[in-house]
Amino acid sequence: MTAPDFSAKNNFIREMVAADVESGRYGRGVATRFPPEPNGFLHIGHAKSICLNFGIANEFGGRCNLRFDDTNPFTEDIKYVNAIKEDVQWLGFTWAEERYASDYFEQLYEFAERLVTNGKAYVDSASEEAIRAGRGTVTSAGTDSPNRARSPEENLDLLRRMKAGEFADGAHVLRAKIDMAHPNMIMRDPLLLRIRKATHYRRGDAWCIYPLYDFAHGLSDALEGITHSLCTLEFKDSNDIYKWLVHEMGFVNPPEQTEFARLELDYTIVSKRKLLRLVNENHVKGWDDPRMPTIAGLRRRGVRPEAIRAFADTIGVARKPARTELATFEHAVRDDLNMEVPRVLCVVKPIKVTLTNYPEGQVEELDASYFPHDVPKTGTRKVPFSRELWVDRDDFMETPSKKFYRLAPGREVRLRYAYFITCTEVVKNEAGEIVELLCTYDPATRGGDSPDGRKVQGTIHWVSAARALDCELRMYDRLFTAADPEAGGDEADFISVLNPESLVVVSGAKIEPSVGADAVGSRYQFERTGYFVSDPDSKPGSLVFNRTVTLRDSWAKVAAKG
RNA sequence: UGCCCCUUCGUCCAAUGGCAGGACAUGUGCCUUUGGAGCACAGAAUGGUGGUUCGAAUCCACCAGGGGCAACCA
Repeated sequence: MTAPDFSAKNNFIREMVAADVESGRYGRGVATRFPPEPNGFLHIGHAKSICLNFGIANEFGGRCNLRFDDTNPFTEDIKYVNAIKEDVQWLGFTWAEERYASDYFEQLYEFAERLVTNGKAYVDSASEEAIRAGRGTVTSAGTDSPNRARSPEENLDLLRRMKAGEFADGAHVLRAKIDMAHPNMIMRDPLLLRIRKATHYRRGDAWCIYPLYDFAHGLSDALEGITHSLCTLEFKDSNDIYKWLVHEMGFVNPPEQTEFARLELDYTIVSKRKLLRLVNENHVKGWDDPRMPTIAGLRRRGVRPEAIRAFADTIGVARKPARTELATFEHAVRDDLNMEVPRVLCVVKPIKVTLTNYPEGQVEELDASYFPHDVPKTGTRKVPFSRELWVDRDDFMETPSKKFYRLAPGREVRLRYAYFITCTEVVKNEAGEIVELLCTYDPATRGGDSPDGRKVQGTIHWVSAARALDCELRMYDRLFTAADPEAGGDEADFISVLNPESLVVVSGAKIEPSVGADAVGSRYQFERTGYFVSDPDSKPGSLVFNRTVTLRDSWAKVAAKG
C-alpha cells in the first residue's frame, strides 16, 4: 500500500482514526476501502474519496482495499472494472487487495439463512408496489406485510428455492424483520435479496439472487476486516442497518461507518447516471472526453494526478455539504503544471509579420529556455527566426487602448527570446481587414536585450512562418453554463444548460517546430496562452493539442474594464 | 409533516471552553524577456435569541435556514 503524499490538513475523520488507533479500539490495524460500483468511470468526486481512504490508511500504517461493489448485474461491466483500476493507479495509489462484493455472494447467502433461522428475516411475496405502499411515508408508520409472520421453516424453504431459481424476478424478496414503524425509513424491514435472472459480468449465471447495497456493504466491510468505512452523506441513514447487520451476524469489533460530504464542483456534475447520459446521448465524445469530470477525462485534458491530489487536500473533508468554486480546482492544476512543464511558443490566431530590414532567406537558430527563471528546471531548445513571422492577432491593436502594451503602429515590443521590433506599416486588404504588419527589427537586440538599456513594455510570442508547424488547438471550457447544473431538482434538464462553447476547435494555429516529434501526452505551457497537452489524436504532420487550462489573464481584467 | 445531518470571510477548510487562522478568489503595490510565476499589503466570517461559564465558534435550549431518507440503484 503506497500513497505518494497525503493531506497535512486536519479533518474530523483523521482525528477519529487517530483516537481509535490511540485507544486500540478495533484491536487491529487501520483498514479502509474504496468501494466503487463498476457501472461507470471514476470522477473527480471519487478522487476525493480515494485520496481520503488511501491517505488515511497510509498515514496510520494501515491498508486500503479496492472493492468493487458489484451487486447489480443489470448495470455493471468488466470494462468499468478495468477503467477504475487504471484510474486509481494513475492517481498514484496501490490497493492492499482487490476485492469484489460478488465474491461474497456465498457468504452473504449463509448470512441470509442465518437471519431467517434466527427469525430476523423473512421472505416477502408481495408485489413491488405493495411493498412500497406498506412502507408508509416519512410521517406515517408502515404496515406489516402479511408474509411477515411466516415461520422460519417456511422462510428457509422459500429462500432456498429462490436461490435454486424456482421463481421469476420479483416473485419474492428477502427482508430483514425489524420495525415497520421505525422513524428511519431504511429500517422498515429493508430488502436484503432480490431475484434477478441476469448474467453477472463476473459470476455469470451462477446466481439469480443478488444482495442489495445495505445487505452487502457493511457485511463486506466486516468480512474484509475493515475498521473505518468512509462514505458520503447520502448513506447516513444506512448506518442503522449497517450496525444492525454486523451485530446480528456476531462480528466482534465490527467496522463503523462515518459519512462525509461528497464533492460538488461549480459548473460540473458528478452523478454517474447523468455522466452516462452525456456519453450515451453524444453530448460528449466519451467517458474520456476532456470536458468530462472523469479521471479519464481530466487525464486526457492534461491534468496531472499530483494536481488532483493537491486539490483534494485543499478542499478538505467535512460533514457540511459544500460546493467548491472552479477557481480552486484550476489553481491546483496551474500550480502543479507551472513547476513541471516546458514552455514553448504557439501562435493561436496568426497574423503575418514581415521584418523589412531582415535579410531574405536568412534563418537564425535562437536559444530559448524551456523554463523561466523561477522554475528550478533547466533545458533549452533552438527556435528558428526568419524574415516572415506569425504573431497573435490579439497582440496587435491599430489604435491601442490606454493600457495595451503590445504591438501597435510605431510601437516597439520584444519578441520573446529574439529581437525588439517596431511596427512601421499596417497592410490591409480591399475589405479593410489587416492582413499583414510590416516591421523593422533591431539587430543589436538579439536575445531580447538592448545594449543601450532601452526598455519595452511588451513581450509577445511568435513563430517563424517558414518553419512553424500547423496544429489544431482544442480549447476546452466548462461543460455547463450554470454553476449548479443540477439546480431545480433531479428531473430538471441539465442538458439544457450545456455550454455550447465548451469545445472550440482552432485550426491553423502555428507552433514552433521543436514539438513536432513529441509523444502523445506531452504537456507544455504555450507561453502567454495556457497549458496544453498533445492529444491521442495527434500525429506527426497533424498535431492536436488540448487546452488543459488557461493562464491567469490579468490583461483580460484590465481590458474588460475598458 | 417523522427521523437524521449540517450552519465560521465571496468559496473551501481550520480553531476540540482561552488572541477566529490558512488556501482560493478579490483589490492595491513591487518585480518581471510570459499582462505567467513570485513577493508585499489590504478588505472580508462565527445564522438568530436565550442559557451555562471568569471566559463560548466550541457546551445546552429554542428558533431560522440548508441537506439526506419513502429504487427489488449504489
